[in-house]
Amino acid sequence: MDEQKSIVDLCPAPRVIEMIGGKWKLRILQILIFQGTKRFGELRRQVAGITQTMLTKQLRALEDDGLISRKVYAEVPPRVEYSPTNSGMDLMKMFEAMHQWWERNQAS
Amino acid sequence: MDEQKSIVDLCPAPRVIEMIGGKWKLRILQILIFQGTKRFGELRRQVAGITQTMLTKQLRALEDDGLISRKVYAEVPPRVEYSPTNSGMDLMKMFEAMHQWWERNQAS
DNA sequence: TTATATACTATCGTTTACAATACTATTGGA
DNA sequence: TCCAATAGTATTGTAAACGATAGTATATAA
Repeated sequence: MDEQKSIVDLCPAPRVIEMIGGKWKLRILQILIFQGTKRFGELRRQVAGITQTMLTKQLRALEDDGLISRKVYAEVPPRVEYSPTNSGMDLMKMFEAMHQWWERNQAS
Repeated sequence: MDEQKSIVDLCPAPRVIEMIGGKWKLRILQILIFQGTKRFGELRRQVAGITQTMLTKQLRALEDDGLISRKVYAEVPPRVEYSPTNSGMDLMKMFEAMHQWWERNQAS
C-alpha cells in the first residue's frame, strides 16, 4: 500500500519552476515584489509587450499557486489590486541563491 | 553609448530558469548530479518516457550552457559519457534554496 | 554473410504556449 | 444621448515544444 517514493520524486524543483516559469511570470513577480501592490492596468503598462489576455492568465496562475493575491473593489470603473503574498515575497531568498550561483559560475 | 541597465535586466533568474526548464532537463541533471557519470543509453533507460531525439537535444542544451560535459570514446559500438560540470554540481545550493522555500511555504 | 550494439540524425505530426483582435459590463459626466 | 475608463472574456491564429518513427555508421561476433 505505502508506495516507497524515491528522493527524486520528493524534489520540489519541477513544481517550483512550473510556478515561476514561462515568458511572463518572473517579470510580474519582480514588479510586485519590488514595487508592491499594483492595479491591473499598471501591471499591463509595466510588463512591456504583454496582452490583456496573457496578463489575466498569468495573474490567475500566480494566484492559484499562492504567490500573489487579488483584491477586487466594488467600484465603477472597476479596480483590482494585486499584491505579493508572504509566500511570494519569500521567493526572494531563492532568487538570491540563483544570483549567487550565477556570480560564482557565469559572471565574467 | 553606455546603456543604463535597470536592476531588473541584470537579474539572472530568467536565464537560469531557461537553462534548467522544460520537461526533461531537471530529471537529467538530478541523475548526473546524484549518480555521477552516465552513458547515453543508461540515461535513456533512467529518464522514463524520453525519446532518443529529445534526450540528445536536451543533453546538447545542457552542454551548451556548461552544466554537463560530454566525452566521446573512439570505440565501436560508440561510447559517450555525460558528467556534471562543477557549475552543474554547484546548482545543488540553488536547489537546496528551492527546497527550503517549499518547506517554509508549501509543505503541509 | 548477417545480426548486434550504440549513439546518434532527419522527418513529420501533435500538443501546448503565446499572440491578435474583438467583444462585454457599468456608471458618471459632457 | 453617447462616450470614457477599467478589468476583464471569447475566439481564432501562429510559433515553439515535444513525440513517433525511421534511418545512419561501424567493428565485432555468430
